[in-house]
Amino acid sequence: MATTASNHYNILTSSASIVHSEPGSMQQAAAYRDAQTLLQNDYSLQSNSHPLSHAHQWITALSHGEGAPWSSSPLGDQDIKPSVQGGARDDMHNSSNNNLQQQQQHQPRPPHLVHQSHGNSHHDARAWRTTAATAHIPSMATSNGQSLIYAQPGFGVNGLIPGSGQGMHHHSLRDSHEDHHSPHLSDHGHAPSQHQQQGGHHDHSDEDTPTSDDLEQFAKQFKQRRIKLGFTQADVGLALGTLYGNVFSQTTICRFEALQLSFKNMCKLKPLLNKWLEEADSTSGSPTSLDKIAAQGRKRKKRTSIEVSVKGALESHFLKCPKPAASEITSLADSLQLEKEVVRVWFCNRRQKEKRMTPPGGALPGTEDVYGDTPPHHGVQTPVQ
DNA sequence: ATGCATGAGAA
DNA sequence: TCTCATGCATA
Repeated sequence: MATTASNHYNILTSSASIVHSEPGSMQQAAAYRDAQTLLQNDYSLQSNSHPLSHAHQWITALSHGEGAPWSSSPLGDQDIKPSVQGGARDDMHNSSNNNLQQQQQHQPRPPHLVHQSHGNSHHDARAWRTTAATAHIPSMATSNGQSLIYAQPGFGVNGLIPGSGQGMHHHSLRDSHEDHHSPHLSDHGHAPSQHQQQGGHHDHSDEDTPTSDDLEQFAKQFKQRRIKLGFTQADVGLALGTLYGNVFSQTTICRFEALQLSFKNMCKLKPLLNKWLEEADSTSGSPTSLDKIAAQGRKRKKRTSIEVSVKGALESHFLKCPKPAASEITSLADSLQLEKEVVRVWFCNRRQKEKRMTPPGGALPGTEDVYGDTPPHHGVQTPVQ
């Protein structure tokens, strides 16, 4: 049916034997690739076939062990914790399976970039890059020095950062979804204002909450340098893990460069990427070559391929109702002959996508576009690429 | 580069 | 449950 049958479930059973290369071998992109390849071969086996469309079945047993080193600190100190979940989603390697091609080398994007602004009923984290305004918000730098604060783009003004009063919010990770619907940030004051809370100086690449502008510039520069140095997005992701214990996938690096992450997320990643850049640049090799391999046993459902016609139907429903109730999802799934879970996830992803899709014009201040209010005009996305 | 998926955390 | 951060698997 819908699944792209090719290789059924994959079981990760890799033994530890990967990454390694030499300490501080940032320049040798090849080393990383090598490791990837290795890993990849290792874990891509298929056990049995399951043409069925059962829903949950994947993920059966796994060993939750949280063996990842980085997972040890729940919070309290560092934040960034890329993947600590179930116990084994930390795999790194990925990238091309077989053919492939693009290790990305597109040129920097045109200056227009993505303007984003969105004003949702609840503040989302992305509204940055509003068309033009660049208001400075009073900011609060974290005393941590880590700069995790997330500035609330769009509504930051009211929402403010939780840590301001305390001196340091220990939030880390993705904890605070800026999502807390705080009563105070109702809908009046959030103009499309920007976030930015530094007080005027820019430049600081790390520390302080960067402005969306900073992020944009950084992302662009990062990409160029990365390419010049000869690294792929995957290399960087791996290197980050090797150097700092936080592995990121090619996907994440890609999205970072394309500014397709939330403001908060961008802020979180920037310091890391910046460090990597410095390292790579200075060529100085830091002897930090830990390799974290790991990842064992984890099954992931095969990606369901939704047929175009079905997609169209989903789109239609999405336009009408972006947030269908469970019962509605069920009936929809039924009529489309899809698993409910698939439909549910589809909506979730659709909503997420909507959010990161950069609205061209912009933000309408005062216009709270709640779902349903403003029809999502998909189709116009970031011209990246 | 992106579609579908997973999972932690907040509502 | 949804949101959000992330990423495997894919096109």
